[in-house]
Amino acid sequence: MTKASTSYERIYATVRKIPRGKVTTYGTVARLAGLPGQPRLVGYALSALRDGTSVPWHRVINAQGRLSLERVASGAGLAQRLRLEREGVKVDAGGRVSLATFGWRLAKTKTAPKATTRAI
DNA sequence: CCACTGACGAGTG
DNA sequence: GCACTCGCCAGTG
Repeated sequence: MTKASTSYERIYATVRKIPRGKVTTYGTVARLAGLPGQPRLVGYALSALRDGTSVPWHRVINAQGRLSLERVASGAGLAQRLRLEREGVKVDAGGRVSLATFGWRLAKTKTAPKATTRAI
C-alpha cells in the first residue's frame, strides 16, 4: 500500500473518528475526509469494507437520516440497525434515524438531550 | 475508449 | 414527506 494511499484511507480514518452513539452522513464524512462533494466515494469506500473491519461503517447514514444498507435490501441492513440501537441510537421502523438528535457534528438546534451515550 | 452501475447530495414539483 | 433529475468519481464489461 505504498502508493495505494487512495482517498479510501482518509474516509476510513474519518469514520473511525465518529464517537459511539452518534451517526453522520456520507456528505459530512466526505467533507471531513477532504472529499467535498464526493459522497459517492464514501459509499464506495465503505462498500469495499468487509466483516471484522475496524471501521464503524454502521454509523454512516445518508442525509435523509435513513440507513443506506436498507436500500440495497441486504442482511447487513438489519445488522446496522441493531448495532445502532445497541449504541443508544434510536432507529425508526422505516430505518430512519433522527439526525437532529444523533447527528455527529450536525446537532442543529440545542437538542442534545442529555448524553444518550449510555454504557453498552 | 465508451456505457452502465453504485452503501449519495441537493434541488424541484 | 416522496419521486424524479442532474452531478460527482471509481470500478467493471
